[in-house]
Amino acid sequence: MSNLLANLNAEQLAAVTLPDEPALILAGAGSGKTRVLTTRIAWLIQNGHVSPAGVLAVTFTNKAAKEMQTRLAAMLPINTRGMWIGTFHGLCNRMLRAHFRDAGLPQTFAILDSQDQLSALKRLLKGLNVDDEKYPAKNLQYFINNAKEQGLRPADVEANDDYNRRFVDLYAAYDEQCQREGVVDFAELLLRCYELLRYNDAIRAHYQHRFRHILVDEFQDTNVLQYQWLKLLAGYGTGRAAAVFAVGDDDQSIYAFRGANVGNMRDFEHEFRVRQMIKLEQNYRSHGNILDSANHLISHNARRLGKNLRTDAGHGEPVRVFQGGSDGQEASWIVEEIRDQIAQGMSRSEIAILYRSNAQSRVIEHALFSAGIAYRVYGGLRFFERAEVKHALAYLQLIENPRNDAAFGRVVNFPTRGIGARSIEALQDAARQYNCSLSEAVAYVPGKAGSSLGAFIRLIDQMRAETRRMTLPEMVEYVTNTSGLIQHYRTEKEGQDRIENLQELVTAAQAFVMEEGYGLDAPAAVLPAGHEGAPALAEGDQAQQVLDPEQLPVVMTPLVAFLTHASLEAGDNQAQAGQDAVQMMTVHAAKGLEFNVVFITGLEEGLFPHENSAMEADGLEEERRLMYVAITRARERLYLSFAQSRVLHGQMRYHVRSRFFEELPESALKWLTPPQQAYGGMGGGRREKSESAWGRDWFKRPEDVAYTGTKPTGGMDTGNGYADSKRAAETGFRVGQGVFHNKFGEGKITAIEGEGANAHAQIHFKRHGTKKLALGIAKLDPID
DNA sequence: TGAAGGCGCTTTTTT
DNA sequence: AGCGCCTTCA
Repeated sequence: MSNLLANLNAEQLAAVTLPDEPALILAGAGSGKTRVLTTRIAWLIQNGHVSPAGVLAVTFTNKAAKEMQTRLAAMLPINTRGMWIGTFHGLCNRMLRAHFRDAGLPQTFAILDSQDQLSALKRLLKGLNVDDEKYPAKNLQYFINNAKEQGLRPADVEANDDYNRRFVDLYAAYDEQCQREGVVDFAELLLRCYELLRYNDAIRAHYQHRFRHILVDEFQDTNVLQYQWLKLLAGYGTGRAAAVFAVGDDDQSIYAFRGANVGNMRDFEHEFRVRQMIKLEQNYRSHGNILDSANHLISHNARRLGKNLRTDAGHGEPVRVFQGGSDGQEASWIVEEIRDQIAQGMSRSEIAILYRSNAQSRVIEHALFSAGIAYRVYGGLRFFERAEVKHALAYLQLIENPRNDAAFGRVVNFPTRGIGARSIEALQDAARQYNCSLSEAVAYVPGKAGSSLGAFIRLIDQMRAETRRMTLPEMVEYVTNTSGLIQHYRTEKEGQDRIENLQELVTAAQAFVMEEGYGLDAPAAVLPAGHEGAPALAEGDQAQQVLDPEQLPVVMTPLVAFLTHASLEAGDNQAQAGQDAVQMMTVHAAKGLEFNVVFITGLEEGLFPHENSAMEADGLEEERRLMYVAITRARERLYLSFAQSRVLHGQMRYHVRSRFFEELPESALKWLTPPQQAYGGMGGGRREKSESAWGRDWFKRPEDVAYTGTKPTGGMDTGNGYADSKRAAETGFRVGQGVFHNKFGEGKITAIEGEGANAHAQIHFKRHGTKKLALGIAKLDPID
């Protein structure tokens, strides 16, 4: 810890030691961004610029937050636990817990994850008898979250037609429902916290006074509300603003679809009068050819803040490019290359296969599986999202707060206890009529339904009574048993895994109470008295609390803290951790990771760049950034591949290779297969027999024919890898061909799907964008 | 109550 | 094709 600054390069050093003023750090991929962030915090503290309590550092993922905390702890002999280092949602949660009254929330509010939010909306729509064809819960969810991320309450949303007005009304009704039930969704965490700061002068003043240094990671991914929140917290415009240290990379902004606003970087630079933007351009990850490719590609984007990565490593190996006749061939080739790599001593976990969309993984998985190569697919359900775990948590939530209708609805009849749809309906009617929670409404339901429901209420009450003195792990175990969940899964054929997950939940509870410092003896439902800064929360003057930063962090009961943790941190998606396996994931999921060997697959027009991106403003640029992220994951060896045909959603599709190939430096590439076929010309192919797949005679492998050949009914006997030339013979059109349409003018066929009378072409028209037209119907003339 | 079959959707995803 | 969700039927 003696010399924090040792081994920093000049750019990093400049960033770390900037004066206490707003700063924007443009941190390229692999440029030591996290190191700069953490060293900056350590340096500020060590040199007395700020105390640990005066720092707020915010990131997007729990993983990144944890990483920051760990690294900081390694640099300074301080307790990082109490520091305000966390995710936007985590920090907002913390503030709302501390000021629950001022925020208008119950002390132990529960947090809805996206799934929970969707179910809550479905429940709402059903209750209001809304036509869910016309107003799908999914759309409403999107509408609401979008509004909240813009900082808009129902009253603030402009609706210019009846349809949108209805959405606004439903948004209002949803907020009321949440309020009644004491629950808060993810977007609400941020918006509530923003409003808390905005409308409560004392609290705002307190935090503005307290946080003198605010550090933001992945700034390019912040949304409108997050930026507003930061401005408020930093005291922007007050004349004594905190020093905001924003670190980001506009070239790696790939989350516009979920509200990220790269424009925040520009806005920040201007609004905070950033005096100098520091660029971290020295890359410590990739070899030269890989970096050249990345630089070359991204230079095709307009409106960049501007950055060029450089490396001291040599050119290294060329970037290898492979064209397959089909997705199956592409997969077989990947398997062969991976075999070679493994044979040469490469560890499987250092090999990553990236793709644009999850649907692409299946073919590759099949190939790896048949070849007996261990692999791991990222994505999918994570621990706390699993149904059985959510069920157990719902029981815990009901014990904590019987008014939580979402939890009630989830487990009132699971395991089944004779409470059918009719009973639930009667209960919901009663709840509406008396304007109360489902639990409270049970008293108003007569007859047999009423008595079964009453038994359920008694079950929950009994659980609450009997767990009163239990520790959290004991309570979790008790609940999984007494609820009948374990019993239920014993009789289910796939139940064993689920039982194991429930047992794992007990283990998770044990780990949680230890890590959070409650200890194994702490009663789950009791506020830990004497625990750092505890009791003032339950009663007492909020203002006083505000003035005493030592009373934070907020203390929750172990139970509430655990439930919060489960919502805010969904946990890993069940990794068979430890096993040396090839890593498979989407490009999005790969952001922030690095591997020795990277395959970027499915580089085809329509897939990557994805066809839907053509519909969105700046869609193509975002796809290019995605490609940039993908390329910069590789340290030593990078493979790019595409296939002429692939089965997608059960349909054979034909694609030309991605335009991104045209944006890479020829000098860095090595084509393992002739590069020109997709555009009709055959020239220019530089075969590399020695290592290329070309020499392996792919097209005669029986298992590949199934992939390559079009359906027999189509009468096409491909399987020779030249599917689209065959198509040309049949339909008169081929991918890559220029066409003229009476209405849309000149265009080029970018994909053909379906066959015979059903054949459709995706055509990119110069003046009208991409259209999908039926070849049998549209009046198309071929042009050169 | 639970199994079976039909329907529709299918880019990317953290909290 | 493959999955989740919903309805239907025994």
